[in-house]
Amino acid sequence: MKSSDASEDKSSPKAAIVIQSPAGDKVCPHNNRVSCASCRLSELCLPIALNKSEIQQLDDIVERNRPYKKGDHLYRQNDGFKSVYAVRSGSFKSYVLSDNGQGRVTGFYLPGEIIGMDGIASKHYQNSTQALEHASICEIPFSQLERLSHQLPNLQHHFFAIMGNEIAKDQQVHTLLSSYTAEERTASFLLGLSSRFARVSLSPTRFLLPMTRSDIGEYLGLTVETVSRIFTALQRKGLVDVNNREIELKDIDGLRGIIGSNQAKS
Amino acid sequence: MKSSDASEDKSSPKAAIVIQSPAGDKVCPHNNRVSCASCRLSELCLPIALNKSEIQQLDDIVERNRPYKKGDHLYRQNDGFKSVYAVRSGSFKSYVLSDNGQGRVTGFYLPGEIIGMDGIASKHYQNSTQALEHASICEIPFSQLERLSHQLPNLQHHFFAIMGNEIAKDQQVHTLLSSYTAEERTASFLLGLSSRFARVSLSPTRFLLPMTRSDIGEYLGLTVETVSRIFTALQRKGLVDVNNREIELKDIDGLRGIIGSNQAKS
DNA sequence: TGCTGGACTTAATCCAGATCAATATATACA
DNA sequence: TGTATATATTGATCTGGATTAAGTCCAGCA
Repeated sequence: MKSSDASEDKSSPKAAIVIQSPAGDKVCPHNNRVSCASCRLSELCLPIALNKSEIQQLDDIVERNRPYKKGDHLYRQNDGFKSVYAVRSGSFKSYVLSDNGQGRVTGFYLPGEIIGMDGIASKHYQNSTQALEHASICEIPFSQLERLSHQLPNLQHHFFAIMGNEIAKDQQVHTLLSSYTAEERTASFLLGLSSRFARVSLSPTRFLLPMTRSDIGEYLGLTVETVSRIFTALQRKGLVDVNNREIELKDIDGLRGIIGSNQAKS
Repeated sequence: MKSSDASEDKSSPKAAIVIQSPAGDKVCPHNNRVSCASCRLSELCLPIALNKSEIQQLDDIVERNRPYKKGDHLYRQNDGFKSVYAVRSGSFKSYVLSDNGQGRVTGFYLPGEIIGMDGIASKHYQNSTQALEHASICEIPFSQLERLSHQLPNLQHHFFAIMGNEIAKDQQVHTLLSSYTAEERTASFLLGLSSRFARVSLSPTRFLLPMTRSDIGEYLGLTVETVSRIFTALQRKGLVDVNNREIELKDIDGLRGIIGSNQAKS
């Protein structure tokens, strides 16, 4: 609505950019003392489908470290695999580095999502993962998670489901990358973000991108320039409103239509 | 099996194109009575890391159905998820269909590999999967696998590893699709097949492709024409010898070099 | 307060791979 | 066994997005 609120006082409000925290939260979103039982993400994260005492057992193995600053690494490619991580606040990106130093982003992670499962099989993380903004994490040592899963069938079941979900998502991305145009990929990316923000009770139509255009391009297999151009084009079509990192989706169905049009041609 | 029944007017006489069977195997590779304990794929499949009695318990929940003919479906997109499947012989492809009927291949599966994990989370398969040639399968009802995993920590651990491996592989494909050229993708695809054939004791340098050029193109995000042209180009460079479905890799390091060259530019 | 370097945008040109088209070869099937 | 239908190859042309280039707009900070 008021698109000019930033122009009134541009010098002071730094804390205001923490957009991942729904208004009304009593505690700082990066607070590291919140328990699984009281965590507002428990419905998305591992505790779902566990009963009170089971949640307590999970809570006992979770390690809540100090918050991460923008750019801090959770782990680096080839580090020994030790834990999976649940995002509590903020956001992360995973990327692999080719020999020339050019990276390719393999994933973005928002609150309630699980990071690090790519290391389970080989016992080494396959990518590097760093915070895109101030962020906090629940670290779950994997050997303890396995032990607990063995005791709690519900937890085993749920972790199988979490991994299965990751596999299903990755296959969708495969299809996206192998057959969608730049515009379709970008529209799909925005819609995906939108529903992930909605999951954590944030607006599905107005949000701040935690990542750069370059990150998006690397993730979608496009260049920065193309991402930028597509944003402009989508804006001209009246589907979105883009203002630097600030995104407003003005016509969700229109965006869906862009993806659908891929399949519309006889 | 071969003892012919009284009814001979059924059209039955086809079973010769089986290339995946190492010479000297005493039993037909599609034999559906082989137990996990005696299966020559046990070192790749679920039984690995289980002891004798554990393997027996796994064996008890495995269902060995009749072999699949080329084109037969294991399951179709949106079917209710019930089982994961281990390929015993032959090969399969998974694909999703866009509304216009054009498919995109999401994966190929060789002996010892596990199919169907994309359905675990949503309880519905996310793709359709069909045999690329005469093939046989071990069906493992997932609810029983979960129950057994709960009793056997080794099995739980191993299935977590199998799923983690799938996730790691999918992320490599993500990188492949988002940043490799057509030639790099194709070289990488051939090398990948090569090591998967090696895993099942087949030649890593001479093999038959079970899939069409079109399947390969859909998987790699390329057109048939491009795949065909790249094959010709690789042959001209002396890296491979292509004869219809018959492939010989003549210079593995050369092929690796093609992929490496992606990263060589300063 | 002005400097510096990263992030973003826009435009001009180029090229890898798509598309279109024609033909050749293999495989299935009557 | 021959014919129909998938599969594969090859060439000519087109085009979406990369590349190159030249900026603008910031936020961080000495």
